[in-house]
Amino acid sequence: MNMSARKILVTSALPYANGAIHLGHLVEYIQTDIWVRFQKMRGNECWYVCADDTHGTPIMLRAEKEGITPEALIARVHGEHSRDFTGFHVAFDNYYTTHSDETRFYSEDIYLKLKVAGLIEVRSIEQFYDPVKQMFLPDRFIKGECPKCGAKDQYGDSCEVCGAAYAPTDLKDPVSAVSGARPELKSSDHYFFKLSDPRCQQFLREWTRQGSLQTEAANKLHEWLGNEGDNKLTDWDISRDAPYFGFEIPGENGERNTGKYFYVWLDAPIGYMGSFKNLCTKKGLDFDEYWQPDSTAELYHFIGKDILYFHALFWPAELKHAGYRTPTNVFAHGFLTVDGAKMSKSRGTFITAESYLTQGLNPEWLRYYFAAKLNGSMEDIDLNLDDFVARVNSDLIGKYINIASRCAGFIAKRFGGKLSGKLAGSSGNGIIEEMVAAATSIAQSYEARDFGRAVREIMALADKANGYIATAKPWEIAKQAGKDAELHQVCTEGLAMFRLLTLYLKPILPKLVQRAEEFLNVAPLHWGDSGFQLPHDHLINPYEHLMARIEPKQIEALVAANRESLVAVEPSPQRHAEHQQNTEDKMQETTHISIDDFMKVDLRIARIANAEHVEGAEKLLKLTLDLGPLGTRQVFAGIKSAYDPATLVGRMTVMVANLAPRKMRFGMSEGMVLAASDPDNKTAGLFILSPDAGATPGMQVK
RNA sequence: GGUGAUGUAGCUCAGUCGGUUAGAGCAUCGGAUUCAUAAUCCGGGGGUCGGUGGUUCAAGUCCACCCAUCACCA
Repeated sequence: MNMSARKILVTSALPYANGAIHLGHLVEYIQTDIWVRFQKMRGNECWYVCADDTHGTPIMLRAEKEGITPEALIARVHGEHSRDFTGFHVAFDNYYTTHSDETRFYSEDIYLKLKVAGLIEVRSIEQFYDPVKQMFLPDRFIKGECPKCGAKDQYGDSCEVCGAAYAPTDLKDPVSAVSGARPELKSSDHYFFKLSDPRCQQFLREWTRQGSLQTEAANKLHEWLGNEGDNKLTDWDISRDAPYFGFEIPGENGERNTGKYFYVWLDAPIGYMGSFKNLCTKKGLDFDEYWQPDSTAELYHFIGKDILYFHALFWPAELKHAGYRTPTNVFAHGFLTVDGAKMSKSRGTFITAESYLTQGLNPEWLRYYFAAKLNGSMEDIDLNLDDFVARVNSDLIGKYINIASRCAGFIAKRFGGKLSGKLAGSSGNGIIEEMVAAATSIAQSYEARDFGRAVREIMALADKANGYIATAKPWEIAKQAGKDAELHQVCTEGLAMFRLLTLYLKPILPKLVQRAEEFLNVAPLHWGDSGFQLPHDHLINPYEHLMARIEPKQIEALVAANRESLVAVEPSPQRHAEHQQNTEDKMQETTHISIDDFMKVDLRIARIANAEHVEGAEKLLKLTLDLGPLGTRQVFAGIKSAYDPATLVGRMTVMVANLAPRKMRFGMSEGMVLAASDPDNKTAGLFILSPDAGATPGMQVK
């Protein structure tokens, strides 16, 4: 560790202990891990901590449903999460839990300091209460009819049909999702963190200006903070009533049994401190050096853009007023889409980390692909499955590994595994020098989290290496007598290039690089090694193929596996057998239906009497369907993207006539028009059906 | 609805301060090569830079409006 080494503490957001790690999560952990590995290669003192986020009502209810204690649930999930992260080579220095003494200590500490600072206020609020379950209900656990569009069975915070946001008390006919009982309004004292306090506002304005926040994040914060003089922030409710799985809030004189608990989002970020404190104990590090207000260490939080609010407003404001240092920066990334769309369980693109690994896919393929796509902004990144196969195979196997593969044979066969004695001056047409010089700009890209740029630069260098070998034609030199030295030189230069590319790829591909280091017979590479060359007459090890290509079939199998897992939703080990039994039965039922079932569907020929655009609707057309003797129906059909209404008028088609009418945002829809489409979106478009000539409106289809 | 972002070749993406004929990789086509686990090299084709209007000597880049996609709205 040199004198100028930076001290850096890095975190990734804490995954909730109520679900499996999926590819969307992995964007963040892989991004952070690459950055941390880069910092460590540079010789900086960098610590990477994380933990499971273990508190809250969903954990409590999930455990109850499984018939186990919350502690047992979070212990099991901690094991699953750790396994998945290890499988993807995400190398935390500590992976802890928020349900720990350390996190409890700092939660109470911060809370009490905020209280002393006059930033905690107690207020009575009215909330829905489940009289059967005897607990207050979070918004998500209340269902009812949307107050705006009337859609049934909507959550208490927003409507999935019309997108309206509202309070649970606005719902019509609210029902507790826990017990099914009708919830009652009941008041209770809650504790608020006074974010609206002028001190918080002022501090946050300064904090957002001083750092080098991503521009999108700065825009967002400005949106939330408003202009100077605006007071747009509102206080934050940080308490929940018993029963709750979490830390109890200490009373006036530190007494217990207050019946009030810290809201899970209060202790989650504090879990960063708890995890680091735990690491300090294990490693003998000085916690204060990293967390005191005058700390010269750097603190970075990698997060998804969805939780920017918590990390860029609540968290710095809490830390500041509790007497701790604030984050140096918050790095937000976008969401992952698969083949251009949200991850979908029915399409099989909601891919869990576990399934990826158990299907035998190489985690470094994904690390490389994510790295190639990440650029340090908040933009979403897309995992295009065809592109994934092409890109990884072409870049890693075709370009990078091929360099080692095509040079190693000659070195082994002709020179007993020994490299050439000279590798100085302008080697490889100056390409080696160019590669050495590139260390600076590649490092800048890594530092800025613009891994995509780093990858482009590294692969451009790999192209040059292959071009050099193609020009030098070692296979021709090999056939000429007395040219051994030249052959030796070319292949040695090729491997020297391979070594530099290996070094630059190391943060992204730790496992592959470890094997490459063994092949090259060198000590683990550090960034500074880019300035040195392989020793003269260096002996390398026999080449073994470093990475297999992705077979498109593997991707198909992965998607198929995740599509099937839809039915078996996260079974608990205890009831796994029973669960599978049920799902198989269900599958049988859904595979075949009886003729009676089919006859329940009343399909009719309809003439499209009128078709028009719907003001404000993105996908819908409003159709008036003529069913002859059965009268006319108004139907909203999601075919706007494929059909111009003018071309539909007068057409005959097929509709479901006995579908329960549904109130939509734009009016009642009294049926459904049938259309063919490709569920995988491989072919564009929608195709409505047409009967052969002779069919008349109202005829039954069977 | 409000706010913010995104839209560049078939696919995935670069494009700096407004400045030559808009680039790369992959895919495709033609040629070369056979050291390399079909891996490489050279070359060609492929673009209304989402649309319209504006500012400018000059616009992918700046401005306005529109369209599409995504996110956030505690």
